[in-house]
Amino acid sequence: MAQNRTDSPSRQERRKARTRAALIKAAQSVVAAGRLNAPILEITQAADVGMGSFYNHFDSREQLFRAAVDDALERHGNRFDEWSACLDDPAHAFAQSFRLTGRIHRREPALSQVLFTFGLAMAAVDNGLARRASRDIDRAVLAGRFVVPDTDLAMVVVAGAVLCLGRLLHDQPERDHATSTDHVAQTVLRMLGMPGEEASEICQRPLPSLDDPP
Amino acid sequence: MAQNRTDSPSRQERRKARTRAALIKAAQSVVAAGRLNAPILEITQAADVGMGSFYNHFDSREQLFRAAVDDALERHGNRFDEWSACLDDPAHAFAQSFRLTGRIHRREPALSQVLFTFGLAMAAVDNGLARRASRDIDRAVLAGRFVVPDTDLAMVVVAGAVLCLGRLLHDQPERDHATSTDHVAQTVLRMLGMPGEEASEICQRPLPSLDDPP
DNA sequence: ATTATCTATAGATCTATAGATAATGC
DNA sequence: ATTATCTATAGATCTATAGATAATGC
Repeated sequence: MAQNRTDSPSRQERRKARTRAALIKAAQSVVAAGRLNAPILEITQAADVGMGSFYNHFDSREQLFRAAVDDALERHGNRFDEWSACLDDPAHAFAQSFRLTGRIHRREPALSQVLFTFGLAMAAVDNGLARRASRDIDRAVLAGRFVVPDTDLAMVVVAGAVLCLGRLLHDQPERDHATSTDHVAQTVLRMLGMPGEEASEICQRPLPSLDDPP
Repeated sequence: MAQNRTDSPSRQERRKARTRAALIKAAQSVVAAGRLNAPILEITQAADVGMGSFYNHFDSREQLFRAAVDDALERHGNRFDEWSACLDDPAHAFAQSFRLTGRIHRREPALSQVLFTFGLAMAAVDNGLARRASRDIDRAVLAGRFVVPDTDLAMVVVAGAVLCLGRLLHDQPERDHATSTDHVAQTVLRMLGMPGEEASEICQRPLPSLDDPP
């Protein structure tokens, strides 16, 4: 009857969290495979979890998928933040995250697939990736690096470019993804009010390796 | 046994075409309503067509949906073409179509919904709308109005902007859609290499009314 | 004693087709 | 005679839950 007196989660809570995480991870694979109609049983089997457990955590497949996509975006937004933590210039941080996102389309096709399966949900500013991009833009405006009259409208083009670039790289596997991404990044920076030469230079700076833990 | 000797479709062919068109129209409503899992029976009932007829025309719901989306995009691409038929400047034609697309998100929510339900499929250049946009860009480059090193990469940003703008207008119904659309259009024109002042001017020109048949 | 998980399944739902009917062609 | 459509349904599939089992808390 008495509650756990410590703040740390109990063994039972940890077990519950593990089941939930397994479901989310399995759902990410399923979404990445484009199997949006996969039976719940298939997902729970992939998660190595009993069918009944699903309903302990989610009411519907749709709800699970949303949680799975949010988790993926949050996780990767976080990764970008760590990579740019040491950068003073918010414009540089923005450009670096944009360029890394383009490279991830090739490097991690599963995440890429999740992105554009639920693509336009991402265009809303209430997900981990778009929220961080908005934040970087606002910071760069404050620092006098960008000139943007309306952040939401700028995000329209930024998010659109991220999504459609992913689509293009997917459709044209022979295309050089680094060059293409940097080209689009440069275009986007100019659109955000940065002079062309500076945009070009900032998109040629070395990037952290995707292999290194940030 | 003998084939119909005239080129005009026979009564039978016309009947078949009517059934197909009814299915496509019903599918567009269903897609617009976001009911991507709607049972086939529901679609055939909306089309006022027997369940069995569905299989005379399509193998699966997915196939019907694709045909429905293609039809919607082709139909509207065509509408834009007629509107800009009398314009000499391809840059003006491009800008006008872009601005009208933004207005259509408000004016015809069903089409808008179709667009971003199948949004990223649209980013591929093999649909009626994107194909026309590419064509206009190429023409404007030839006419010396745009400066675009890579049409496909430019289309990445254009298509992304169209989609995500639709999303934004949907999420923020209080936002003025004409002003927002024209602002994004201007940004896109600058990105396509047009000087800022000219881009601004071209986005202030009067538009044909959506009510007039083009 | 309580909570989370598991297994097994009733009942709902849907797809795809068989066979009947109606329209067209000649 | 041929082709398209319709109605009705067998069989496949899936969801959501009931009831049993296992793990944790005290």
